[in-house]
Amino acid sequence: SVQLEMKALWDEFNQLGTEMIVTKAGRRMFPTFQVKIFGMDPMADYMLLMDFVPVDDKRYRQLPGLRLRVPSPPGRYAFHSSSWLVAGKADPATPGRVHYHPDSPAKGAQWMKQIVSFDKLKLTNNLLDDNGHIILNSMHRYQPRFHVVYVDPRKDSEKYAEENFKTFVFEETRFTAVTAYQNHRITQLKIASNPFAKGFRDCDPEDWPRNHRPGALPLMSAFARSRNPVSSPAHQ
Amino acid sequence: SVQLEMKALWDEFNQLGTEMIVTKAGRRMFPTFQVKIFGMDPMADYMLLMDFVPVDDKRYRQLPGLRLRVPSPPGRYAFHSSSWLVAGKADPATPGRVHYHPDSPAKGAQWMKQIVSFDKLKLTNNLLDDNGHIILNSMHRYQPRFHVVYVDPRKDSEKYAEENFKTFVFEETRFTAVTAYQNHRITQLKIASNPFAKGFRDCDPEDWPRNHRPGALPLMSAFARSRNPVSSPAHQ
DNA sequence: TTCTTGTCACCTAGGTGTTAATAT
DNA sequence: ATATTAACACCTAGGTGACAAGAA
Repeated sequence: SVQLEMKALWDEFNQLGTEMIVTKAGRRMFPTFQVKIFGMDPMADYMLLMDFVPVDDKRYRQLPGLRLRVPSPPGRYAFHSSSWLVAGKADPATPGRVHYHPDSPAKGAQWMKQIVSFDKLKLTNNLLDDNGHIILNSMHRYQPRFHVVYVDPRKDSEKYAEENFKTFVFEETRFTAVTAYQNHRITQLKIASNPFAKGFRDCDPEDWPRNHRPGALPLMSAFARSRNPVSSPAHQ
Repeated sequence: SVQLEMKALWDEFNQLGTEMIVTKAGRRMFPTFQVKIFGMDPMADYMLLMDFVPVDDKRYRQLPGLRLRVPSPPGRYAFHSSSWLVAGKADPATPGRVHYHPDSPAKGAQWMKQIVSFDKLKLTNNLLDDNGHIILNSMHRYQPRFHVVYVDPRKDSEKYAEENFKTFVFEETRFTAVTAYQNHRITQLKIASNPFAKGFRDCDPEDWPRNHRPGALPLMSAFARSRNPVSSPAHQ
């Protein structure tokens, strides 16, 4: 079985409608997809991998007209609303790439003794990418999937491919691929929770998350409330 | 068979008497021990590891009296000569630790397809170190060794331990463990060749090594002359 | 108008020798 | 006197969103 790490943070993003930046060079996901794994054979070899499947066959676009223009510090504007409209049918599917965890293959004991982190995984919108990154269509919604493959030592292992394969889906990790953030509250939550975006925080840097009082920052409520975020069981 | 990478640089250091810093927290080696590997079974599993053996049973100390005092930029002094004296018998041996390359175990094909770099290996003088670093005595000389272990799939693999084991020694990688550099020319060569020490260079940063003319900097002659340094065969 | 691209300042994370203070 | 330690400025390497300019 598999538990999603940082579930509270994923939930908070999911509630707003998670967005993930895609760039030509490749961009990491935030939150990072991380799991705890249980019940492997400690001595057996496993491959761990991820892929991304379209949630629907739609293309999205930003709600026109009702856009916000919020100058908070002078020169800073939020141009985007938080609503999505269906813009039509999905663009042609991107190459269905897969990301193997770089430690693969490894023994079950190795995978289980610590959190497995997919922090090397990068998303791109470049259809010609040759860095092995995951290729996605911007303005489309995706569901990350996590797969565990048991490396069957038997000679005719191909015959057992079905039973040596297990897939885990966490619906709270769904997101919309974008080239620039559309929902300003997503931007703010990324800035508040991603250490690499600390330069864009304007609140007291020491105040969060260590000394954060529940309810003080509505954006972070759920995540801040649980200091040891409870993992969630996978769907299926 | 195994080829040492950056052999020309190793030779240059070795000619001056290589020194490696040891610290309580652990310090990387420079140059980094890197090898190219040939002739593995691409489908078989191998473990790669290093250890360090004393070159002799002596303790060294710096030559007293004839010390240099060279003020180059105001306030900068070089207190140390380049000569070593035997100070007596070696201190009690340190725990004989081993460093497994973090990618171990992996297939022969994996190891052979790119340079294998031991850049995660760190040296410490802390006898109580619990970070798994290599523990060495300061002011003692050491010989790095590189070992390849074939992971025998047979049930009684212990019986074949001898033949599944191969050791490679490059004498040009010998060094003296120190807590502070003793030979000022070693310091200068480290500054000139280690990118992380770029802040201490006073020559034109663009001038080396890209546009370096042979013979211009005596310290770097051998390394600078060979842009694609030839690897050296291992002794034994 | 909407979306994408490239550059940038500002971070995290961690590897350098220097230096002054402290052991031994 | 010699050897070790810890704090430090200055790097490498690379992950952020902001922003202005460009493309569709």
